[in-house]
Amino acid sequence: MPEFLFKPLDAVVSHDGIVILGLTLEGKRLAVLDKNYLPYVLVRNTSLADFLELCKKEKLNFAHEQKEQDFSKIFFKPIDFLKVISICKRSDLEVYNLDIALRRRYFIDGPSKHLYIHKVRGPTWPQSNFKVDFAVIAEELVCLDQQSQPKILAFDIETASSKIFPNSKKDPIISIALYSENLKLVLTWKRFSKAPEHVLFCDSEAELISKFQEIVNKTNPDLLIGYGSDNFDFRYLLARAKQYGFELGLNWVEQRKKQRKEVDFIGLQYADISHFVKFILDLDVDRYGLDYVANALLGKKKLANLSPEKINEIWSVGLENELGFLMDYNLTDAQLTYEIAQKILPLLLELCKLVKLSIRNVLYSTYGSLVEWYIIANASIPIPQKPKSFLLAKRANKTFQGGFVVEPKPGLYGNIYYFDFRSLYPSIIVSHNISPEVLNCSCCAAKKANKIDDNTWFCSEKEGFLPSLVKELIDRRKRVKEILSGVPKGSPSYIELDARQHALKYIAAAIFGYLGFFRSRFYCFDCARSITFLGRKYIDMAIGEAKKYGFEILYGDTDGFFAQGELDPYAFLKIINSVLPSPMELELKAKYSSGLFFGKKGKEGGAKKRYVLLKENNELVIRGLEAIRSDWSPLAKNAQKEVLKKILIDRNIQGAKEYVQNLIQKIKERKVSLDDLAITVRLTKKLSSYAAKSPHVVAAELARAQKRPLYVGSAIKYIVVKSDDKLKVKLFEDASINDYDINYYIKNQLIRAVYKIFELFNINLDTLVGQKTLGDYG
DNA sequence: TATAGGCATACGACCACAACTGT
DNA sequence: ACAGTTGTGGTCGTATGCCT
Repeated sequence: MPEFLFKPLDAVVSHDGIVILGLTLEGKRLAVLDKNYLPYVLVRNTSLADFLELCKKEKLNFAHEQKEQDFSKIFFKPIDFLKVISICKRSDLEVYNLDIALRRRYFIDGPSKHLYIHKVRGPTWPQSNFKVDFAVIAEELVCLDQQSQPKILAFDIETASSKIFPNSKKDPIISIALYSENLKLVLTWKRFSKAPEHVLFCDSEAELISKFQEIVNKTNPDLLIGYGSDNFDFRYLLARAKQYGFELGLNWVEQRKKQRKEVDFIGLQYADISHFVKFILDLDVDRYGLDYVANALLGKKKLANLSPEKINEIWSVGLENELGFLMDYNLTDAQLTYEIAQKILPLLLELCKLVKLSIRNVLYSTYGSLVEWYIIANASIPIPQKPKSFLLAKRANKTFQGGFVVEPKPGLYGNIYYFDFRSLYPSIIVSHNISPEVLNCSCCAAKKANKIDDNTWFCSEKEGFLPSLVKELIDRRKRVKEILSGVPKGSPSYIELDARQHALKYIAAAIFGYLGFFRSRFYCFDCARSITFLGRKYIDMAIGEAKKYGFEILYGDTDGFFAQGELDPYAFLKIINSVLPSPMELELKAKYSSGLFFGKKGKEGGAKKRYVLLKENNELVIRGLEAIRSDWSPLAKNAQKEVLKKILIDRNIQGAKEYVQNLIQKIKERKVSLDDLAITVRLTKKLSSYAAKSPHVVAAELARAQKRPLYVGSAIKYIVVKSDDKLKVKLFEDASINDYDINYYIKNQLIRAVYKIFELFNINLDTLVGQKTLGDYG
């Protein structure tokens, strides 16, 4: 009887049961039929009769039934489960554990786990539906306690372009680069001499596309990736293949029933890694292009910045050294994609294990869905259905009060302590037992020991599922960090453990937001409201105690505050921590030698969420100011940083003033670079749904007129140009140094970024620009 | 196919009103 | 004298990206 060691990649529903699609350790494709797995739903006993009636009417047979307290657990064959989902979704019956795709669910309550090696034994399965090397019917299926590192294949394409941007109806694919640990290859179809050794020539574009398909199918990677490939590379590949009358044969089945909008294959695991980079990683980049992200994550750059026009020129002119360069350029992009994937892989794998989703699924997740799947995979509670539209409408307009922010008094301060609560909201969830199913419990109605207000309390007898999950996240993270402290930095196990503690932290921190998220399965308005209420209570208490102790409070926001005073911070912490409920804890996070807080523009009072601190090692910490906002010109941002440095570190106010003076002169003489003047703003919705035509929308319209690709999330880069009245813009690519509006860049960028700083020292910048009052900059 | 709310800031949209223009 | 346009100054709403 055949026996295989394999890693599962995917699961699909067949008539006879769930089929796991996976790869043997030798990289051969394997289909495993699991006849034993039966998915179930939980039906509340009050709904049971109606549910069974519905099943009867639809001729649905369930396999068996188990009683579980208030619920009945009813098992179905996988092939029938799809029908169960569709009929239940239309009814208002209380059915739980229902709308969870079997493809995902099998890896949560089934016998298989992603990333782990499995052993299967059983007779050969004579079937013809799957394009696999082996197929077995599982008699014995075990998940071994052994992981394997996924093999990743990255790809990238280059195209010609007749206009400013390639058109998949006309412009051919020039080349396709493939990059993995064992494969570095560029396919192209125009022969030239002295080609780099990794170039493989094809006879035509059609052959190029088939060759790509052939290599992917022969290589059998655990994961095929691209960067931005959903929006471009794959869309283009599919369109070009269609032009030649064939479809890319990457599925492990003959034909997919319905072609979804996103690129998704059966068997082959494919993902565009740019989603994960955007939504999960907290990167400090102005734009999410490959070059920006590679620079931030790897400290590496693309080989060059070739415009579509330039690529087109190289391809049509066809000089051998230029074509060779183009091939290298293509390969570098695939390589960067591969290396970014390797860089994020440790975190990715840890998240996969925590939420029990495939790598592909995690790569397309947001924080909301990670939390959702973490709860589904780890809490043994009935899983509610996704909220229906009437519920969404009801939730959408409801908001609750958030964190508390202390208004600062503008000025320069020295010797500053920063105290904050460690994981404030998660620790509140645990210490106050915040969980939907124990909200306003009948058992505590009389005593209301854990009371938020007259109508809101949480059970003080029985622990809720949420606190238990969060407690486990906090405890596990604590243990991981303890082990981590004894592991050499940079070693493989350090990287793995560090990724694990980050994954645990991210999930714990996102749980609060998910409770108040209107599309959440576990939405609980009173839970979210109670958490922020308690948060305000505790920060208020901590600030009060700090004042009583003798500190002066400079500023505070949500879970921490800045305090000034020649006092022992640790003695203070001891006092306050002795009265906080476990696991809540106030910590001394940092000490700063000085700090600046600013006034509001055109209004009385201090500006919240905007300040600058100087660490004891002379490093500047800037929060909220223009210098760290991506929608300001580098000119203004750099000037602001420079002025802050001169004032806080060099203590040279006069020097700062002269610096601004010189810069004004340079702007007037057009001796600044165009890059420094570019303003970058993102589109947050479709161009047509904007009510106001702000400058970046006008710029985006210019880009659209040139047929440049625009998406929700695209960063628009523009320059403000001379105009008599209204603000006028040009796309960065179309502007030259003589276009820019000198007045705008002096008054609306440079001066606006720095005058608040000088104002703190009673310095008027009027003389520098020859204006009468500062009011002119308002 | 948004984890939450709080906040500063910029600039367009809009409105009231004065001044101006052409018939 | 009158209707319609243009300019001005203020308020309000829209939009972005930051903070915790």
